Amino acid sequence: MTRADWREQKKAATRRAIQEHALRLFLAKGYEATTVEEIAAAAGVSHMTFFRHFPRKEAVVESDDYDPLLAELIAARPAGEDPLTAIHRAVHHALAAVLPEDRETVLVRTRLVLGTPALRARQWQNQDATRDLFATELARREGVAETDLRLRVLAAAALAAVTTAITTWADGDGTADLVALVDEAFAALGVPVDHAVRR
Amino acid sequence: MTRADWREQKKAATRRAIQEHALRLFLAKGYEATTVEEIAAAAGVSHMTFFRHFPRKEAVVESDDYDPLLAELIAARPAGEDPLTAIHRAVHHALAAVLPEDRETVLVRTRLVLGTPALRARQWQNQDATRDLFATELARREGVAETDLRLRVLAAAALAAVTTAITTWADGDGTADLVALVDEAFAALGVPVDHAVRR
DNA sequence: ACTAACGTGTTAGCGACTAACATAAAGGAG
DNA sequence: CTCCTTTATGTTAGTCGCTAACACGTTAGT
Repeated sequence: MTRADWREQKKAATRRAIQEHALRLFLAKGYEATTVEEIAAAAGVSHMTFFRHFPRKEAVVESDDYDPLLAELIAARPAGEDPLTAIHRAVHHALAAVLPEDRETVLVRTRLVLGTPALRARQWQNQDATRDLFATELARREGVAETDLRLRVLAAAALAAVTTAITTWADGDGTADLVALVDEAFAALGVPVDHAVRR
Repeated sequence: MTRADWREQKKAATRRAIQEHALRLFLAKGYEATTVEEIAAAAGVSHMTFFRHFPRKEAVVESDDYDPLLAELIAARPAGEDPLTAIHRAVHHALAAVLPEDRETVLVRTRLVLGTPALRARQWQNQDATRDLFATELARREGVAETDLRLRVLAAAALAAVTTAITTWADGDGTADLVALVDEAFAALGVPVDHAVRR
C-alpha cells in the first residue's frame, strides 16, 4: 500500500476547488440563485463530480464538526460541577481554541447560513446531534441513563443559550465579543460568570 | 355578497380529501416513498390542484398553528411573574385546552414528523417562529426591547423544555402524561411545580 | 344574458438528485 | 514491462418537487 498517493492530493484539490467556487458564487449571487451546474462548471468538473464530493448542495457550506472537541472538553470538566456550568466552560474553551484563527470565516458562514432557509434547515439537524452529544456527556458524568429527562432538557437549554449568543453576534456588526455574549446567555439561565476562567 | 358560497364548501372538501389521502399514504408507505402525483391521483385531482392547496409537500402535515393561543395565554399571565413560570403556565393551559380533544391526532402526527427528516426540518422552522413569539411576549411584559439577550435565551430555553417533553412523550408508548412531562422539564430549569394550577 | 371571478386541468420546463454505464489513468502483481 | 484492478470522473437518461402560462368550464353578481 502506498500512502503518498498523489491521487488523494488531486481529489482533495478538486474538492477544495468546488467548495471555494461554491462559496464565492453563493456570496455573490445568493444560494438559491446559484445552480449546482454553475458551481461544477466554475470548478471545471461535471455536476456528478460535485455530488460525489458533497452528497447534497447544502453540504458544501456545512462547517467542520466541532462536536468531538466539545465532547472532550465536557468530559474533562470536574465531576461535581453543575451541568450547565460544565457545558458553559467547555464552550468557553472551545471558542478560545477556534475563534482566534477562524473568527472571520465563522462569521461570514454563519451569516450565510442564517440568511438561507435551506441551510438553516440543515444546521438544525446538526444541532440536534450536538444536543444529543451534550445530553450523552452529561449523563455519563452523572452516571445515569441518557434518556434522563432533566439532563436532556439542560442539554437543550445550554445549546439554546449558545445558539442565541451566536445568532446575536452574527446579526450585529461583528465587533461584539462572542465569548462575552455566551457568558451573558448562560447567566440568563442562572449560571454565574466565572471571571477566573481565562488561563 | 353571498356567504353561503357553495364553492367554498367544495374547495374545502377537496382540501380535506387531499390531506386525508396524503396522511393515509404517508402512514402506509412512508413520506418519501409517497409521490405528490400519487396523492393527487388518490384524491382525484391533478398535481397542480395539490400545490394550489398546499404550497409544499410538507405543508400537508403541518399542524394547525397554536401560536395565537399561546400568545394570548402568555399575555394573560400576571405582570410580576418570572418569565419561565409564565411560559410554563401558558403551555399548561394550552395543553389542557388542546389535549382532551386532539391527543391521538397530535401523537400520531408528532411521531410521523419525528421520523421524517424533511418534516422535522419544517417543524424547526415553525419552532423558530414560536421562539420569537415567546421572546416578543416576554419583552412586552417586561417593557424592554425584544432584542434583549436574556429574554431571548429564556424563550429559547422554555421552548427547548416543551420540545424535549413532547419528544419524550411521542417516543414512549403513549401512556405517559404529557402535562407531567412538561412540568418535569420546566422543573429541570428551576421552575417550581405549582400543584394548584388546575382549575 | 353577459361578464367577471374562480377552481381546476394541461403542458412545458427548471433544478436537485440518482442510477447505469463508459473511460482514462495510476498502482500493483507477475 | 505487461496485465489487470482500482479509482476519479464523465455521459446520459430519468425521477420528483415545484412553478409558470394558458385554456376551460362553472358559478356569481350586474
